[in-house]
Amino acid sequence: MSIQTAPDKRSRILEAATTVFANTGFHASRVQDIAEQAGVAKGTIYLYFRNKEEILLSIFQSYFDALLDLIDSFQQAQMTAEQIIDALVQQQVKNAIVNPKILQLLGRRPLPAETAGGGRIEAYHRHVLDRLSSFLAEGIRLGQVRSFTPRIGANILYSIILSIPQHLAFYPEDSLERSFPKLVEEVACFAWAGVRKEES
Amino acid sequence: MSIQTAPDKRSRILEAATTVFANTGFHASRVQDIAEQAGVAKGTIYLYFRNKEEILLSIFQSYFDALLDLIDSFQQAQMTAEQIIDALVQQQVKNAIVNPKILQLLGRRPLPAETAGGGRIEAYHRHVLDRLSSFLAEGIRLGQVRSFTPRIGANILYSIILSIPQHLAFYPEDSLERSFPKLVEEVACFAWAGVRKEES
Amino acid sequence: MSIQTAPDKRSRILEAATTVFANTGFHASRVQDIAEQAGVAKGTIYLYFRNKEEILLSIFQSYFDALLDLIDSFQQAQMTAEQIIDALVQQQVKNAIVNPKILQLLGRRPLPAETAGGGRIEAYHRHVLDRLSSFLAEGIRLGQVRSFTPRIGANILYSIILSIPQHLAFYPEDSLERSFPKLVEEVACFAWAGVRKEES
Amino acid sequence: MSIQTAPDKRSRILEAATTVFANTGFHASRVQDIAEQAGVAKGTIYLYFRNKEEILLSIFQSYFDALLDLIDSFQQAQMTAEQIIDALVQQQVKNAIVNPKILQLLGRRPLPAETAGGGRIEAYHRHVLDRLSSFLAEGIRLGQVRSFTPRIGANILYSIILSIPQHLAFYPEDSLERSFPKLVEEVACFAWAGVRKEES
DNA sequence: AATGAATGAGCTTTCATTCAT
DNA sequence: CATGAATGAAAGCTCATTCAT
Repeated sequence: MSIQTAPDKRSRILEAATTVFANTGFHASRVQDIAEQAGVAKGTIYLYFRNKEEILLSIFQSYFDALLDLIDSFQQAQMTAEQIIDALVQQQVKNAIVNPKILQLLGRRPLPAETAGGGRIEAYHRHVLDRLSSFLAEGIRLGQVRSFTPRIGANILYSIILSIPQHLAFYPEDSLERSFPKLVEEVACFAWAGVRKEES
Repeated sequence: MSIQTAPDKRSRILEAATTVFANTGFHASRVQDIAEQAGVAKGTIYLYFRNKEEILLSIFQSYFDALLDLIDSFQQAQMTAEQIIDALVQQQVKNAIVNPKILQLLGRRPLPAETAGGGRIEAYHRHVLDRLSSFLAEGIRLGQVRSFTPRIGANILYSIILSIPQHLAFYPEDSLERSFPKLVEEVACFAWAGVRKEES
Repeated sequence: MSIQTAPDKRSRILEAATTVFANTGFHASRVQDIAEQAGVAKGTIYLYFRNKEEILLSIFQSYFDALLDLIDSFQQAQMTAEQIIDALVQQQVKNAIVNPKILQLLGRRPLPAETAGGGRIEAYHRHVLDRLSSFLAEGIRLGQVRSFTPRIGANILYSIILSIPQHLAFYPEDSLERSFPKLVEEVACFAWAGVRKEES
Repeated sequence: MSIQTAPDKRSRILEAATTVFANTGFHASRVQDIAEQAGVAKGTIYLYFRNKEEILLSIFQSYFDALLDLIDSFQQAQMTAEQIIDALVQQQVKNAIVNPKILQLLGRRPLPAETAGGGRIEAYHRHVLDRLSSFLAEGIRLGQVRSFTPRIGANILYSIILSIPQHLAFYPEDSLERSFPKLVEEVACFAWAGVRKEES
């Protein structure tokens, strides 16, 4: 029926949900809205997701899976802490420009009490923080990184990464293509400056 | 009725709402819960607040009013950028330990579209960012601060500040009194390192 | 506001629900119907009952409470088995004429699997059966009643009682006032004949 | 696909539905459940039945057809009222032990208003009652049966029959094989005692 | 004939808000 | 001022039924 590429319905729903959630926020989004955006009936959504929350969790999951894969690739490539920071920032800026909505949605760490998905989102964040902590600890060991508490540094680094989409939402002028390298460079520079070992 | 000091009812409700919101999140909190926590009847709340959202906005307002006052005091005291960062971090860590719940609640920047209060929260964040930008611009002018785009630096700085309560939620062990100075020192050091002008 | 007697709202809802359930059956009755019948808003119902099922259970409860009270009174009055049967039949016919709808509703024993209210209805029936069994056992001991398994006799007796409203639903002509004594007499006679000890 | 005898699909569905309905009750049973139990696809069911209700009606129909056939056989065999009662009770006890679930399902007379199948079930019950009435009237004419209103006696007799599965559900110990003759004997005796003409 | 993905009407229930007392 | 019973809009979710394959 559709001449367009017809990606599987589950993806269509996820895409639609991302748009709707990002535009309206999770709570204000009605399942009906997602259905309309996806061009399917309300009931169809429940063939692919147990409930509204599962849709949100799926979105988070894809994002975090990609992020954790990226981080794993750092490890395999034996990148230095500085390279890692550069790569993370670059990736995040890129994502934030391509998918501003979803990144804004994802950047919000949940309240501990809003145990969305029984704490699954919190668990994802914790994974990322753990990996970042490891990198920093390794960097300290190798003398690339200033000596500080890794988990504190990791949290700050992570916040900086997550703030990028927020920044672009506040200052849309920085989303322009020509601003891209400058933004990446400045953010990465800031982050690295906070981390690196002073050269004596 | 109460022999105790009876702070005006509005404050009681605000305090109660802060507790309830922080424990359960805004959407999952029922007005009835707030009323019970405050020891008033549900209807009474509507004598002091137009609706549930207004309560949240009032909480935000107090927080931001205090924060902006604090920032104003920096200006009056003609503090250097480094001192400002120190003071901000110290204040935030202090608050986060005293009122962990509310700070976590407040630290979440809204989605642009969740026009809570018609964008009033966004406006508050923008105020803070503007002031921080000014400080950084001034610092650049004075040669204390590395030369970068102030609004970018301000956003990063602000994210770092806002991440503190999240950090403490993830790592409760850092909330202990004896961890306090170390946490302040490390965060401030990180932030300042990202900002300061390299000594040639 | 209302000039009529204003029985407490809970009762109004129960009465309305009885009518609606009896007319339409439990499953086909919408809460909205009950609300309309009771002249209250849908939400009001949930101030008095946890959910739709609780309404049904309340109806059952009142009926069974009255029935069990009646049965208790038999015991206190030291009535003979024959008198008890007479009284039960008479009461049931009376009720079935006054409240045909509710009695038809109540006469349906639930499927074991439809554990409405977690088996509370089944428990009520069991109570009644237990009492009837006791009476029969006592009657056997006293030589008034033929010697048979009390629980079997009790079940039959109970079925006869419960069949009365069904009978009147099938044969409305027997609901006429003048038919009343005849119906009572015939049913009681049948039941007693099945129970009594043959005079040798 | 199946090597086993493949009884026609319609029967398979009916059997499955009987199981499912009996286990869960009509309303709580999903068409999907029936399909799974029958090992067919949901859509297939609609090739054989107009809708879910039609399945239930078919089940009732088979039961009543058999019952009415049985009753017809009484007439042809010129059985006395006592023999008829004996036979009915015996058949019902037998059925109730073999198919306890379905009999419990069937034993529930519908609310007049639950016009299941537009009153078709009610019509079946009415058929049975009419036949029983005839037998009793004939028995009265022949002097075997006490003189009473046939339709009243028929209703009571029918209730007794229908109560048997309920009894067995309440007292599973009476379903044991060795209890069988006693149960039949006691129920039939009770019923016959209510009916028979007193010997002067 | 058989399938099962898709549909959407319709249900129960919640809870912010109102207002008569 | 304070109350809390009453309201009813609104939303998530189910499942009987359809129909393209």
